[in-house]
Amino acid sequence: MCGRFAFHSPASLLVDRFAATIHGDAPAPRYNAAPMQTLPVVRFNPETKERRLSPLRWGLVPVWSKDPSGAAKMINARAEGVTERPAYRSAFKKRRCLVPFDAYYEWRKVDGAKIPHAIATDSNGPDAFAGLWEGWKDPASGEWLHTFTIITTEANDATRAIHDRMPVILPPDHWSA
DNA sequence: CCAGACGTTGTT
DNA sequence: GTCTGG
DNA sequence: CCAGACGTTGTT
DNA sequence: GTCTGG
Repeated sequence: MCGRFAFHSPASLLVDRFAATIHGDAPAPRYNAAPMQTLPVVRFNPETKERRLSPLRWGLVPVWSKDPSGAAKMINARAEGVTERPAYRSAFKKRRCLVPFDAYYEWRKVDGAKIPHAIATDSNGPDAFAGLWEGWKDPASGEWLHTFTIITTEANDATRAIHDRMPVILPPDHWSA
C-alpha cells in the first residue's frame, strides 16, 4: 500500500522535471507525508493546456459525498478496481494527477514487530505516483475541498520482500498522458 | 421501490 | 451520481 | 501509514 | 482491540 512518503527535492527541480508551474507557495520538503495532510500534486488543465503543482489534501472525497468524513479511508485506490469502483471511476476517466515523491515507506512484519523501510528513487530526481483527484463543495460554506488518492498495485521486485502492495509509479514517458 | 453504501490493508 | 441489497 | 482516543451533559 | 484524526 502507500500510507507514508517523502519528497524533498527543491521546487526548481520539480518545476523542471514535471514541466509544471507552481500554484501558491513552493512546497516545503516533507520526510513523513501522511494522509489528511495537504501535499503538492501535479495536474494538467485541458482548458489552458497548463501543468500545475497545487496543494491538495491526501484522502479522496468524491463529489457526491454528503460530508468529507470518509476521506481517511480513501488514501489508496486499488488499480485492479479503479475503472469500476463508484468512488474512483469518474476521477480515473477525467481527473488523473501525478504525486511527486523521493521515497515511500512500507512496513515489514517481523515476529509481530513492524519495521519501517524507505524505498527511494534513484538519483534522477523525484518520480511520480499515479493519483486521482476530486473537488467537493462544502454545502455549508460553499468552499471547494480538493483531494487526491494514490493508486496501488501488486509489489514489484524492489518492494516484495517488504510488503505485497505498493504505489503505482509512472515512468516519465507516461507523465503527459 | 427505498435505503445505504460508495475503501484498503493486514491479521486470525 | 450510481449501484447494491433488501 | 501511525498516534491517540476510547464519554456525556449542558451551555454558549 | 478498534476506531478516528492527522
